[in-house]
Amino acid sequence: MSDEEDLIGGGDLSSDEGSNSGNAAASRLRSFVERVERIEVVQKALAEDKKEVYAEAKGAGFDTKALRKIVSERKANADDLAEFESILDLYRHALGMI
Amino acid sequence: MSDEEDLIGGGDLSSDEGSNSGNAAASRLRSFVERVERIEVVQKALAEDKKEVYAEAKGAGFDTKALRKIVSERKANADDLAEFESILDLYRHALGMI
Amino acid sequence: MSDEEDLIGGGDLSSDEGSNSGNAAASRLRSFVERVERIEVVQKALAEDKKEVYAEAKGAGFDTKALRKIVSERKANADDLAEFESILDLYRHALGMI
Amino acid sequence: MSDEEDLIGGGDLSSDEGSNSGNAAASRLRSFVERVERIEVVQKALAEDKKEVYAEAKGAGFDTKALRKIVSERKANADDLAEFESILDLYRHALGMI
DNA sequence: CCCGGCGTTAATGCAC
DNA sequence: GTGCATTAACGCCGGG
Repeated sequence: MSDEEDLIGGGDLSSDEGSNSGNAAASRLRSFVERVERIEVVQKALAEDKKEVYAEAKGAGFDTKALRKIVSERKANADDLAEFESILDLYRHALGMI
Repeated sequence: MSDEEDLIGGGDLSSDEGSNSGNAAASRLRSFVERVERIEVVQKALAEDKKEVYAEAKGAGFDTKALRKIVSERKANADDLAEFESILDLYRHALGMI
Repeated sequence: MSDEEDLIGGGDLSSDEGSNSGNAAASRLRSFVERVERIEVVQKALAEDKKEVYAEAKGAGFDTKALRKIVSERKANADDLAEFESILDLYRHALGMI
Repeated sequence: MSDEEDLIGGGDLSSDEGSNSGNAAASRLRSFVERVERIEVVQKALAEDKKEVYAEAKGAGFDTKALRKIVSERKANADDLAEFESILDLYRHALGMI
């Protein structure tokens, strides 16, 4: 079993097991983990931005619950439009007509 | 700290740590776990029943995807009716009108 | 709108209600849909029961998150769990986490 | 229906469009909603990026479930994790699982 | 300041 | 084996 396969099969693995630069699989693993973590940093920042917008709206006297509802309904409407074209066929299928 | 509190605070606990019948907290823990598990047995059975209904419908020539869509829409319609009365007020709130 | 007509929330499902086959299909469809819905009523009740058990356990001082993990561990196959843990250790080593 | 009119999918939001205050409120509302939606567009893109990273890792032979757990472990506070594990062990002992 | 409710998101199981 | 539908977990938010 190669080093590459070790990460899956359960063999021993470390980032610096006496070798000079660690093995390739560990390096790739680290790369994947760090890419995910970098994305999550940005996600966290965006979540805070959104919270800030809602807080600002609340400060301006709007009902945040209602605001959230509107946003979600606009999203739902967009989704509905995208799928509306297939609904009639779907119902015909439901009746075994096609 | 009593045995009762041990389950929370991190003290040592076992179902028969030398005593004759185990302690009360362990007994209650077991009770909760088993109640959950009994419920989950029934849930699993119901999920299989539902699968069976869909399989039967499919055998009768119906499109199961369409069928599921219909069921979910009926559910959504029921929910919509339940919440529809509050939507207008919600929007008025959104506009800061009330 | 009567119950008969309220199959999908508006209008008749069958587009050719004068024919026998169309009505028969609609009738069978209705039967399947209602069977599913009856099952889902019970499923909903069971979900609430489970929530109630966890709430009760919480009221008794147990950590519900830990409780849920315990339940899931009892479900999981011991061998699978051990294998998964070995993969985790492998990754942790590769990242220098241990 | 123009973009201007399509605030919530049908009809004007403002019930008194002749007044200044109603229009102003609707305008501010629109602004908040659009700011939120712009953020959500980016959030959606980031979620897809993350999925892509995991898919790529899976393609490279890594166990994505383990990968996700690693990421979450790196996020979690070590002390909290240890405390939670001790609670788990407590419960496991109480149930005779270990 | 804690609590329960809710909305979102990840995980599991299923059908194809 | 891949995509999807359901289900459970998580974190945020508003109220008491």
